[in-house]
Amino acid sequence: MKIKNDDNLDFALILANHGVSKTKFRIHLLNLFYDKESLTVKEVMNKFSNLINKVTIYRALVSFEEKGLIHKVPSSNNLIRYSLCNADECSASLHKHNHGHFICNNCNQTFCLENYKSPDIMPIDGFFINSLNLILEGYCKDCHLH
Amino acid sequence: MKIKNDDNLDFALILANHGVSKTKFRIHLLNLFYDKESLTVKEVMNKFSNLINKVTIYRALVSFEEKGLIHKVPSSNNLIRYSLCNADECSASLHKHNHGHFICNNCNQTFCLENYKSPDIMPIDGFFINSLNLILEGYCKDCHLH
DNA sequence: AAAATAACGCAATTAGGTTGCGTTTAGTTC
DNA sequence: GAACTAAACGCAACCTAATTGCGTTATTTT
Ligand SMILES: [Mn+2]
Ligand SMILES: [Mn+2]
Ligand SMILES: [Zn+2]
Ligand SMILES: [Zn+2]
Repeated sequence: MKIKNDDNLDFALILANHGVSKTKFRIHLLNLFYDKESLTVKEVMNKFSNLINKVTIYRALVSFEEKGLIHKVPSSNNLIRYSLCNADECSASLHKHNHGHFICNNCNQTFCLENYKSPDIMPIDGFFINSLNLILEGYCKDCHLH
Repeated sequence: MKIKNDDNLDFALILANHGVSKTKFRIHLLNLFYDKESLTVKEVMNKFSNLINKVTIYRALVSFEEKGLIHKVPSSNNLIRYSLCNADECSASLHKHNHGHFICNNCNQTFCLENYKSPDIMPIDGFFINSLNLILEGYCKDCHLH
């Protein structure tokens, strides 16, 4: 279940609580993550009509990640993709969602699959687990036919 | 359970059965996939001591993928990574493993996690599912302590 | 064996991501 | 609220994985 931004959230406060500078851009960027299941740099650029420098976007995303606001989502499409951390299941160093995600091979959109349940994290000796992701890929409704 | 190449497999025959040209390089490349859980282009290049042109490797991997011999493994490290298709669970258009895979964020090695079970594939209406992957990321035994 | 088809290697190109540095903005101290 | 410090920003240049074009070589088909 994703928190939507129409819950009247104070994004500046959330940034402050995570030790992230609350610039206009970063407040707006955090807002975007509450609207979209996941975002790539390209998608963020488009949302800002290419007015924000890509380097600024890259650095903001790294900063958000370091401060535990977002995490990477693995994919086969060779693009860095980020998703909002889930307060229930993500900690600063261990990220997971209890459900799977579907990534479209054509339009790159992501969809939550609430009825695909992720297994619980079990320690593996010697290994340090950072994240668990259940990833389905294919074609979404829009891209299904051609 | 992974088939090992010491089972005396005829790689040329496997290629032929999948409609892939059996060049010396491609026979050797297929052999590699029976040894290693997954491979990137860089890893393949190293295995061949950089004697094979990278374009040749890229095209061979695409060809193997199109013919249903290998499939991509999603990851967060922005590298195209391929793994041998599993005769039991992979078809030409639908790829999965019954177990999870661990990818090291440092050395990029992949490990099978036999006791992490993937959920079964359930159709989602409107969506065309190509693959299901359970991906764990973090640091492996070698890279755990910096 | 000859013809047709596909793989190969090289060079050039594309595209996602990164780095350095001077400037601007935000956070802090007085 | 002005002065100071630290971080974010934008630009240009750079890095590297991946792709494309094309002439050559190897494989497959007849
Ligand atoms: Mn997270
Ligand atoms: Mn497969
Ligand atoms: Zn789509
Ligand atoms: Zn490692």
